[in-house]
Amino acid sequence: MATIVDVASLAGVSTSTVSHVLNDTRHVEPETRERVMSAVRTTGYRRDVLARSMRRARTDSIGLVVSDAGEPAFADMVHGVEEAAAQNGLSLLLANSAEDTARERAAVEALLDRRVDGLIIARAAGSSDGLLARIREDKKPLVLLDRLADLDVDQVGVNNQSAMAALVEHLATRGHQRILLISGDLRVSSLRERYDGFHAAMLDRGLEVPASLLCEGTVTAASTFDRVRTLLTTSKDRPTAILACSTLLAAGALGAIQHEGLQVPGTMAFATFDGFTYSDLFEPQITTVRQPAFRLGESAVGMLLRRIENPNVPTEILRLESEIEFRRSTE
Amino acid sequence: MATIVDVASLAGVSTSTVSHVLNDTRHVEPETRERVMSAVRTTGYRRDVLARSMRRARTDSIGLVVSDAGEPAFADMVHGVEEAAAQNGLSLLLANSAEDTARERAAVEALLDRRVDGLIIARAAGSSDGLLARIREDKKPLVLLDRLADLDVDQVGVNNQSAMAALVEHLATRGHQRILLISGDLRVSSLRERYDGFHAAMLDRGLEVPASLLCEGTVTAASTFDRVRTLLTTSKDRPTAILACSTLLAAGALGAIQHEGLQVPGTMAFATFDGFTYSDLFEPQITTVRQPAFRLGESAVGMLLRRIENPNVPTEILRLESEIEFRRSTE
DNA sequence: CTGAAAGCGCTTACAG
DNA sequence: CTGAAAGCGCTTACAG
Repeated sequence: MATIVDVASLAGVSTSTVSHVLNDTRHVEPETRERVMSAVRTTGYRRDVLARSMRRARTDSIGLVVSDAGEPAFADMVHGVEEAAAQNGLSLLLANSAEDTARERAAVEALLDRRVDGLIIARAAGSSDGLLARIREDKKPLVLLDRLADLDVDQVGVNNQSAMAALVEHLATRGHQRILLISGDLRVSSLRERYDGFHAAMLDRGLEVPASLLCEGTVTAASTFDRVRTLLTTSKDRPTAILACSTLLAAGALGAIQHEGLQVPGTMAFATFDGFTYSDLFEPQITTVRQPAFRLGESAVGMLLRRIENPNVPTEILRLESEIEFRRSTE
Repeated sequence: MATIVDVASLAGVSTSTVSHVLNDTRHVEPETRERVMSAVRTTGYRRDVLARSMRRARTDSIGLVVSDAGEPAFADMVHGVEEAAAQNGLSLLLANSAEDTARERAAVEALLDRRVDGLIIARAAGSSDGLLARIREDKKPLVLLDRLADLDVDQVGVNNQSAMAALVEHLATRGHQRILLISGDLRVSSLRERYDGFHAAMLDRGLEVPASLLCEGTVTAASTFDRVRTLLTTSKDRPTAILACSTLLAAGALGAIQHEGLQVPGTMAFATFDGFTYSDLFEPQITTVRQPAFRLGESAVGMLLRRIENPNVPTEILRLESEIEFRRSTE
């Protein structure tokens, strides 16, 4: 492996000059520059990124920690981050916390150790603010993705409240009064926002939300399946509509609905956040709040870059709008 | 940021000793070691991974290049790789070629520049063997994922031929003679294997495969939709079954089937490779060849690690078995 | 059992 | 316009 010293001696110049030619960081006589470039070519020299990063304060890499790499929405966000990073000449270091705060902590430490230029995090359920303090301690640029916080940090997510309001309005207009909300883990801010949005929207319409129409805290499809089945079989005031706040929750709920032999939308209306890919090809056709997940990832990179360029710009909080795909499940 | 020098002077020892304590690489008196560890704690010292990597020949990171981060199967593979990497204390550098050989090339160069300890690649359609030669030139451990090659390189994929044979057998047994194969880009080895497997299986049964029952080379859902529609409306010997070789192709084909008002499985049987997530919750219930994508990713890391540990072990080619989920679409 | 010192491959003031 | 040299923060023979 050729080093800068090999190139310098072959070109008959100093390593300073080679470095300056490569980085275009000071004027070099055209003739000298050509000698250097030709030496680079004949030696097949490639700059050592590690050595370079050690001298500069930059590694040209960013870290991404997602909370659940399995969910389609997160897969799309990762995709968007990767795309935008590549476009900007940044390498992407990917880690998955799997909703485990200890793993999340370890991932963040590993990324900080690698001196990434910045971090993008979709925090795990129950993630503490201490983690963010740790990152701030290192003065590392940070963007919160999808799961936001009431903190002075750059963040990008979607407008969950308004999407939920639109969904409730859609159902209420069609006469649904008893709507079962499957909200998942309320420590997750996006789920909490959907939950709060639901209550606000129901209140607006003077609709009640009895405990028997709330399914909170389940975190797997299987446990959701069980809980929904129980709710459907025991409650005497059965809901006329079910609303799931994530793909996973929707999967559990749909399973329960089918198991109980209910028809969507015949005997039960149904809608979900995030939902399933290519769902317009399948029955039941499910009304879905679709996040712009790919763009969320892209935007996170943009915000991070802006913060890296200038650490002192004011904090930005970006809320993209989700689109609601209305389908037959709520007709 | 504290350095090893700070720790050494605080503990009253040499940097050698600090290094040896940290790496547990030579005996140090318990009392000395304790002084060092306490100095580490009070300074908040963290070893600089970059400087360390520069001295050692390892970065404890691996690179992954996937050809289509959008497909669910690849998302699962990424997930599996990430999981296994984390388990082994490796950081993951992720890049997406988006089926573009120029981007793939750039991604590989970027990863090599970062001195990853090894590479895992699901090659883009039309990727040249020159790329692999380039990696070999750097003596960089390499594992081919999903899309294999007839080369002396470690690789892990699935057994496409036998899965296809089982699928054809399943259909033939049910009386299907005219089966439309939607094979996609045949430069992709996994798709080529499915294509070849189809022809072999049909030949085995003495079934013909006229050109009117082959849909090759489409690479988007939209173009597949168009081609399949044309085939369905123009051919007088309409197929009784359609077989798609990837999720994307299945999406296009299903759209065409619905557009033509055909019933699955009533007027048209249907099966696909890879398929859709949670598809057992939806109609039509589609017979699907399901790759163990997550395990594929995990295995790739295992093979890479083995190669990194010992560059001279013989080449290994691993074929995992796919499972076929038989459903009503082929009844 | 431990330390002084070279060296990994760069970048960047400093000097001319 | 260019070079000699220090230094980034480690690891690792070499020496005692």
